[in-house]
Amino acid sequence: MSIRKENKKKKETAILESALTVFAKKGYAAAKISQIANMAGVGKGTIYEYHQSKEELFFSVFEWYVDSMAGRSMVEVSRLGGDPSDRLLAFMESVFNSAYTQIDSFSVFIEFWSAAGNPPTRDRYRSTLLEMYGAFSNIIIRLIDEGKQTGVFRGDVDADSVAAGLVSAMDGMMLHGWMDREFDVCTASKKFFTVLVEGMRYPKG
Amino acid sequence: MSIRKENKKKKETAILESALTVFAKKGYAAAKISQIANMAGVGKGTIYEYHQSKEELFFSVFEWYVDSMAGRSMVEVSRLGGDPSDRLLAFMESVFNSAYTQIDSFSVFIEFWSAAGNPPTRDRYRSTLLEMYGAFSNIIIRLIDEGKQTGVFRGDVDADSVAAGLVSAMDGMMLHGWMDREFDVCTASKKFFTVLVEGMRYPKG
DNA sequence: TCTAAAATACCGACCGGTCGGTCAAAATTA
DNA sequence: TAATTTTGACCGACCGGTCGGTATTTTAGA
Repeated sequence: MSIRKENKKKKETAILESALTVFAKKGYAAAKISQIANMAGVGKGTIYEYHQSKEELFFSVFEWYVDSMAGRSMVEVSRLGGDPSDRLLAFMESVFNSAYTQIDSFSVFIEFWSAAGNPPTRDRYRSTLLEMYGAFSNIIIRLIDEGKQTGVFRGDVDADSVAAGLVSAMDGMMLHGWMDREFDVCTASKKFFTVLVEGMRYPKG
Repeated sequence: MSIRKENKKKKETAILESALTVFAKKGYAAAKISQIANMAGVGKGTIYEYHQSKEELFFSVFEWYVDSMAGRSMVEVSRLGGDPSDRLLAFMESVFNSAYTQIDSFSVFIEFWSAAGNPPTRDRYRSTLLEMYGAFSNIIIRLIDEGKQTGVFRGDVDADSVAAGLVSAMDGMMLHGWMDREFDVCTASKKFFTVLVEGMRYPKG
């Protein structure tokens, strides 16, 4: 690869990383292009070589971040031992902890949600986000179904609803952990998920 | 009360209501004072008779909305029958449905969260918000404790964690319901909460 | 009760700062 | 030297906040 291409690649990521940081710290509206450029060690004009507009830049950051996050979290699933209930718990814990290590940049998600909920930007963001949530959901559903077949979980459990609830609960707990740093979300969420999984078990007797 | 005072009161609420709507629809940054004034049937300058700045206006909306929401949700608790597990479920359902009727203005919460998480505005918003969450949490904790004493719930359940989880889960589910209107959150959350409560019961046998 | 003056509420044209986006010149590479 | 990339001074749309002036209500004096 030529020197030029190499530099471009480097600047590309430098810009995305800086943009992520600034968007996370200030929020979309208050984030200044000049500050992003500054942090990336690049002139303001250069940003516009790579991205058409602020909105486009933000969208790129969005896709890039969601991709990397999904990639980071998904890996673990297959190599987990134990019965489905153990694996489900292990999965939840691993995803949660993985996300929690990035708690400082969690606030961009608030901006992502906002973009995914409001009409002008909704469509672009929704599909990607729902896809991500769907991926998590599917893993959970598969584990629950497996648990049903193994006889660990009750047959009348609605896997879809529980999965949706778990995914939502993860978001909610991350959010609360972000707002209140003194609150030990990791421990709380682990206990919460344990109770939830317990609730899917066959009543012994 | 004099005509002047009456008019002031009316305009006061008209401004708050319009501000809520506009902040919800556009988000804090994109919301224009002129539009809020317009919608309230008031000149822009009038807004500044009632609120020192845009930020102050937003904070007033915040306090006003959280108060009204807490008031609306809390009433129901005492007059609920059945054993603690039934009452817990009924409480969750009632709070959730009450919140869900206002789903269109839910997006202001995204702005509230943002304000409560980021340093410049954090302190003002945090206490009010944590107070609200704490109030919900306490009700849940009390119900769980009661359930433990009645022998409905296991003694080893960590009420604090479960309560924190439930409150977070509510936020998360509202959020997902807001983002994806096709998703039937009400049903899903009900089923989810049922499983959760089931998980606190003594294993029969 | 009527009137005039004082007090209050309201308004929107205007001001000034801000920031996304542009482009001509500078710098870098080939 | 030519081609390409980078740059940051500059532009102008935009919007929060101000303020002088107007309208309306209240008060006071006769």
